[in-house]
Parts: sequence; structure tokens; C-alpha cells
Amino acid sequence: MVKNKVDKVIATNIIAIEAINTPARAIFGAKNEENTAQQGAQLSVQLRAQLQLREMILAGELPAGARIAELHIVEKLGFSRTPIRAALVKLEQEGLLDALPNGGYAVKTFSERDVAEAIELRGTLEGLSARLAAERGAAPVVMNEARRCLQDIDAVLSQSALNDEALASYVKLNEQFHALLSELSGSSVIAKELERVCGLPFASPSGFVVVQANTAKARDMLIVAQDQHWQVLDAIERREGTRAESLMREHSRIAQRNLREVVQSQTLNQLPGVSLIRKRS
Amino acid sequence: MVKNKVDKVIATNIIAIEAINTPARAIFGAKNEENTAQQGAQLSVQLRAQLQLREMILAGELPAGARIAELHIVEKLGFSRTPIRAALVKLEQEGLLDALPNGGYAVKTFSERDVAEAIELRGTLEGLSARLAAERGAAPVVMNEARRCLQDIDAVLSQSALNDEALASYVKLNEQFHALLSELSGSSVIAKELERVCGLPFASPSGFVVVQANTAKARDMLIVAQDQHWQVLDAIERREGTRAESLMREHSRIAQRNLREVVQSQTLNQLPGVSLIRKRS
DNA sequence: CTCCATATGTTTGAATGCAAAACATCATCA
DNA sequence: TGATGATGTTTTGCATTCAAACATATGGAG
Repeated sequence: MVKNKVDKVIATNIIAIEAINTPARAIFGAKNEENTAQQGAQLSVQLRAQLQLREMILAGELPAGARIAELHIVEKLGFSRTPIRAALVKLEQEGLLDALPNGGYAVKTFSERDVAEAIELRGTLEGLSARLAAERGAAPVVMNEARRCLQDIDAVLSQSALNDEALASYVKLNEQFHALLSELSGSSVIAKELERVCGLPFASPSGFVVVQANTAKARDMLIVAQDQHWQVLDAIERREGTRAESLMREHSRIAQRNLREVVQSQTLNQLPGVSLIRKRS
Repeated sequence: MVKNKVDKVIATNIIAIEAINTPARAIFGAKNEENTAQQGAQLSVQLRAQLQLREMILAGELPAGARIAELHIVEKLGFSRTPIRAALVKLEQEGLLDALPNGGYAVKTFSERDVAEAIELRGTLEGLSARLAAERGAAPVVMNEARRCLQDIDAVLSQSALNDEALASYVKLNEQFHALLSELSGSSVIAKELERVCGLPFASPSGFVVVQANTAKARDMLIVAQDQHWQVLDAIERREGTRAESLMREHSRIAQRNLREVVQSQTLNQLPGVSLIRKRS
């Protein structure tokens, strides 16, 4: 029984992910490096290497924990060693690779606890950001943007049953709202750190939204999350710093719940990055 | 009057800094990369370049905000471009450099607000770590180490007037305690993030301790700080998570006060990294 | 049969050469 | 006189080559 339900969830996830069409990056939050590069223009070799490598890691093509040799990547991607070296450094900084003592890198693995802590970390940072926004007062322009964003989410959630397209919209809008929230404090230092943390697999605000898929219960969960969204804005507007902070922390715990579900249903390997979670210790 | 006092403080700082003898790294917390490298053995070229560059930046030899050209560094340090490129990437990751859109780097500058936010960030993370330690329970071994560390600090502070040597000991022990605290939560994710944040100029726990120098009032401040140290340990032991968290946050505000003092006395450029703080906007 | 030493192959670290792109300067034209 | 375009120089990005370190495997000696 349970297993059947789980399998169905998996299937739905994959659909949902493909629906948003840009793989992995849309879920784990695009890095600014990639944005600064001219959109249509040809990206630098280093950046292409970086993106392709990240895809491969998150897709589980490179076995978790395995040592990565530069030369292997070279012959796999066809670029020369220099840009690949640079890409590896960037990916290490991003937290997807571990630098080995004697040179070289290994694909990083995460325990369930690591992931949980990463989520807790995000919640704490978002809480800090929200509190500062409340205490200092947020820029009205950004506040309006955030409100419009939430109205859009309201519209998406107004349907009694969510199809995959609606879910994809939610994911996108949710990312957007969290980005705006990190802007609200007006702190570039915190925003940057938040961006870093969200780069860690699963720590992203929408990292596990898809897990719930489009069941009725799942929609209810999104409703709860959305209510927290509104209340945070309200708290910020009323300059209630502590309330804003608490709300964001609690908000992040939704992801914690989803994490547990994912880990229990071990078969979820199709979700980008899940292969990096090792079962125990 | 005020100016005189300030000048005296400056002089004392320099003595204090030299007393701990390893410049900058001792204050801003040594990176593990540097520790892994064999101590006596010759470091890799890249690492030497990285260290030297950091020294230069923190010492203000490279003008804040100035564009850094690889070739300049090459002829300045004598290494080839490859390791210097790598070192620049590392320093950007460390937060001391900004990558320019069309290649190249610029020495990062920080507004007073940036620094304040970095300190706030550290306080928040340390608070998180302390709370987790309290909630989960901390390893008794580490707790004992922490207690012994605090006893050592007590011993240092027991003198009614602190000479430079005592101050240097305090700085060292203080760093040690904060490191232990980040260990207490048992979270590698948070510990790593904390280490990152402490790498930012001035965000380090002891970043501004020296500012107060060895006046009587300064000693009182250290007494207050040390009391917070003990209370945090007490809170963790009693599993009082919220109290532990609040204490660490408040603890970080001591650094905030010192920051204000430093900025008011503009002449403090000898303190490593101060040259990176721009006065306004 | 086991253990050690040496040799070989693999892998990273460092240096340099080359090409393309960006920047600055200058000259010419409106 | 101002602006625009062309040219030359600087600077970065990428590739390749050389060297050194590590791991491995093989052969010989005890």
C-alpha cells in the first residue's frame, strides 16, 4: 500500500521537474555567475564545464564519494585541463565536491543529518533576513514585488486540485519569493550567504516541494506554507522582528518534513541530487 | 583629548598584534587548507601566493577597490600565472576579492554596515550552533575542553591589569573557545559555514578584541564577555537552547560596539584589514 | 612464501605559448 | 569642438608541455 503510494509520488515528481524544463538549476537556484554571462552568447568553456559537471553530479552519473580525476573529465567533456580545473574549484566552493588532501576531488556525500542541518541553516538565515527587514524597515518597492508574487501564488493555489503545470508555477514563484525575501533585509552579506546555502542540494526553498506532488494533502501543505509567506510579510510590515524570524524558521521545517519522507522512500533516486545522500553515517 | 586617547589605543593594538606574532592569520582564523599542508615542508606555490596575497590585501598594500591584474601580481611575487590564478579564485571564494564581469578581480571593500552585518551573521550562526548543542546535548569531551579553555581565560583575566602578553593569550584562547563552541553542535555543515563567515575581515570573534587594548575599561569588557562564555556553557549543559542562542547573539554585539569605536577613530589603519572598510556608502 | 626495493605508469602542479577579446589612445570626419 | 571609428596594446582565457609526486606492480632476495 504504502509502497504504491510512494511510487506514484516519484512518477509525479519527475513529471513536475521536467515541466519546469531547466534541469537542476531551476530547483537549486541559479548562481549569479551564470546570469552575468550573456544569455544567448556562447558561454565560456569554464562555465560550460562547470554546468555540465554539476548536472552530472546531481544526476548521479558520477558515483557519490568517488574520486574525480581531472583527466577523466577532460576526456569526458573534451575541454582542456585548465578550465576544468577551474570548474572543479568552483564546484568545491559550491559544496558539491570535496578537495582531497593529495590533490584531486571527490563527489561529496551528505548524511540525512547534513541535509537537515543545511535546511535548518537556511531557515535561520532567512529568519535573520526577515528580522532585519522588519527592524530596519524594508524598501516599499521590494515589499510590493513580494506581495504581487504572493498574489500570484494565491492564484495558482486557488485551484482545488493542482496539475503538474500549476506545481511548476508554484516552484518558480516560491523561489522568487524567497529571493525577494533575502533582498528585503537590504543586506548583501546575508543575501550572498543565503545564496550559498541554497546551493547545497536540498537546502533550496523548493528543494522538496515536488516531493509532495499533486495530491490533495500536498496542496494543503502548500496552503500552509503560503499562509506563512503572507504572515512574514505582515510581520515585516508591522516591524515585528521576532515574529518574522520565528515564522521563517518554522517555514523551513516544512522542508524538514519532506526530507524525512524522501529518505524513507529510498527509491527516489531520480530526483536530482538524491544520489548524494548516503543512508547512514 | 579624545584624539590622544585614540592614538594611545592604536599604539597598544600594534603591540598586541605583534605579540601574537603570526600576522592576520591568527586574528582571522587559520584556514584548514593551510593546516593540512605540512608545516615545515615547503608549501605549494599556489598556497604561498595565496598567503602572500592575503597579507598584502589585509595590510592595505593593494589599494581597496583597485583592479588587480594577474600580471602585476606575477611580477610582484615572481610565480607563474597558473598558481596565481588559482590563488585569486580562492581569495575570491574567501570574500576578499570581487570577480569583475570581464575577468580580473578587484580588492573588495566593505561598508561599515557590511561589517556590522557580518558580525550579526556570525552571532546568529554561533547562536544556532549553541542552541543545537543544547537541544541535542553536546559531547562531554568537548564540553570539558571548553571548560578548561574558559578556566585558562579566567586565569588570564585574574590579573587586575592586563599587559600585552596577557591580551595576546586572551585572543588566542578566545579563538579557541569559539572554535570549540562551533564543534559543540556536532554539525559539520554549520561549522564550515561559521568558518567561512569568520574569514571575513572583522567578523572573527577576536577581530576587535585588540581594539580595546589594555585599559581598565577594556578589561571590564573582557570580563563581561567571559561571563557570557560561562553562561553559554551553562545553558548548553542545562539544555536551555533558547538561552544559549540568545547569549551568543548578545555576545557578538560586543564586537559591534568595538566596530563603532574603530570606525570613529579613522586612523586605525594599521589594524590588518581596516583599509578595506570604506567610510560611507 | 613473504617482504622489500625499484621501476613504471598515472595524476596533479606549474610554466609558457597562443589567440581572442577588451581597453585605451589617437586620428579623422561631421 | 565633439563624436565616432580604427588601431595598437594590454589582459585574460585556453591549450599544451614539462616536471614532480604518488600509487602500483613486478621482480629479486631473504
